[in-house]
Amino acid sequence: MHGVNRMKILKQAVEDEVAAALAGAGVEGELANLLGPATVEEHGDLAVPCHSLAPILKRSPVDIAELITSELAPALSGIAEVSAVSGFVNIKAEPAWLATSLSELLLDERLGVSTENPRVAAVDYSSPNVAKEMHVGHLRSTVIGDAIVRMLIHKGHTVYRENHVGDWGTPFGMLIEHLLDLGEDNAADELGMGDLDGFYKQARAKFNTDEMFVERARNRVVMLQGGDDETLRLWRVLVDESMRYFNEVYSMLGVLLTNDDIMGESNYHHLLPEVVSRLDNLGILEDSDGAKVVYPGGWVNREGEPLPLIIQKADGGYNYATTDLACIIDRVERLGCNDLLYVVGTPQSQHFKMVFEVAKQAGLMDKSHIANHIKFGSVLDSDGKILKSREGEAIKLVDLLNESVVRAEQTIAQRNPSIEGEQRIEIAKAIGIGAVKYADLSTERTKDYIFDWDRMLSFEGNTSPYLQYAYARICSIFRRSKVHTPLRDVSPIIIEHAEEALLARRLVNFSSMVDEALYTYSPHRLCTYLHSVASAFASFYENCPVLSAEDDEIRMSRLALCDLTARTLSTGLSLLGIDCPEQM
RNA sequence: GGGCGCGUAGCAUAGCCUGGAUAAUGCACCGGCCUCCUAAGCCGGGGACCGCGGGUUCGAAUCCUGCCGCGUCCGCCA
Repeated sequence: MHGVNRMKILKQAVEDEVAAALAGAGVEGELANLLGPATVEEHGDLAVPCHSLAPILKRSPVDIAELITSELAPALSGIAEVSAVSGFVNIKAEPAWLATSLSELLLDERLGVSTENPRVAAVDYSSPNVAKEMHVGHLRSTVIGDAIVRMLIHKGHTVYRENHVGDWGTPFGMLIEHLLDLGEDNAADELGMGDLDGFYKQARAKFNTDEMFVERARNRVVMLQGGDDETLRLWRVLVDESMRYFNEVYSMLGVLLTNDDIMGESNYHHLLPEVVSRLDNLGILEDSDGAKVVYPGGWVNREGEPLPLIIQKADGGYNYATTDLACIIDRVERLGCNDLLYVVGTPQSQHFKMVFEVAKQAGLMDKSHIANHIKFGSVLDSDGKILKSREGEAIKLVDLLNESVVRAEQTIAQRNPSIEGEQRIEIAKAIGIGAVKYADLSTERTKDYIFDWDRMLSFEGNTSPYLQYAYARICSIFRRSKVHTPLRDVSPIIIEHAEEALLARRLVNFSSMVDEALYTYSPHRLCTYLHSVASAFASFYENCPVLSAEDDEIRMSRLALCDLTARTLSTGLSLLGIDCPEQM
């Protein structure tokens, strides 16, 4: 079945009558729960497959469907047409019902999207490393995490954005020493300019070849962890300059993250001994060659021995599992979170499963807490390999975004030369950045996807430019119409043509598709839906003249359809973090 | 070796959780449509033994199971 035609609104409107009709035929209880979305759009919106009833009622599915249909059809008059086809009862929304539903949506600023009992959620996403370049690997986490945050907020939840920046650990000895070698000012300039790659590589190169440097780096790590003031000050310079640069990327990308959302690894430092003592007090901490570990059970290593989660290394240092447990303590106990969401790549799946398991065993989370690893696949090139630059290095995220904007600008210059200057640049940003984000959001997130400029920037297919184009066309209609939007009270809405009906039945589904996308943390479901709306609108646009409609009533009705479509597209895209320009 | 995930037209993807009717969408391909609201579009057409084999079911792309292929992870990096 095509996932966009779920018609939950219609289901709510008819389910009592359907249950009554089934009861009339002698079907009750679990078995009566057969009403679902139709799989073939031409047959209807909803269907009751009667095949499983045959052995109980001792009649053929065809007979049963006809019996129920004759019962149900009069009851649903004015709401939906009911017909029996080869053992299915098909229910298809009537134009009058669609019209009424659209009138209600038109009055509702939220387009039918309800707010829920508020939960408190921490969303852990983006997580770049200080003094290291952001690359496409960070793109997915940042874009998907941001869309989920926006949907959660829209549904009325309290959301803590948690940017778990890599700002601590042994590499910082090396980085600080390199900072000193360059001179603070020079180094800060280099980092502030966004040349993070160069800085990190120079430091790494020295570390690999210069023994004196290695010694200095080691000492510096000790000083950093010992809380030496001057070392901490230098560390702060690295962090601040990197964050300045990351914020530029976030701004270019149009995500919600700000400095307030930074919760780097260093913030949990004080909780690490606490993690150890809590685990120790529970008696689940064990010694393994001097390291302190927990065996959550259920995992084995290559040799078939139990696989531990390492809490404290033999040298006394901590590693990431400990920090992740400290995060859980912080989010549960300080922030009062119900939901802990981690937008992190699939390769870390086992790590999170183990961490969550240990957190449960240690009582850091109870039944009221839901920890969820929102995993995602890799970005591949056209050969199916991890996307890299020509030189075989990770592609800088800024380069990628800039190229997308440049490509978009070239297309605008070519297609619509009347748009010039600053306006063209602004529109190019919306299209170029939107295309990259949409390409990332529109595929099922757990799968890898293939990065392809031509496809994502195409104005055809399931792309953001196609959706933005539909929106821009509607804006153009309203500019010419001299009618002010948003329209609120339009009556009657007239659903006569097939194209009007198709658009209407898609628009009615917005709220349930938002719910479904959020419930499964799957922004791509919202994308698929929005594309179906834009596609239905394009057919409507070709076949149903708006401004030159036969009469004023139809003209207003069609303007209302346009307005609802525009609001659905712009609200939907904004939930994904994508802008829609009024012209393109 | 073990864990996890993936395999759907030439290509790229939905659909799988929650089993239903002719497997959907886009690109590419073929054929139509601009004195008319943005043709960056629309309409029509061809193209798939849903990796392979078993099982459950009235019914399987969907659930279970075995195999094949690919990816990924498997103790002191994050």
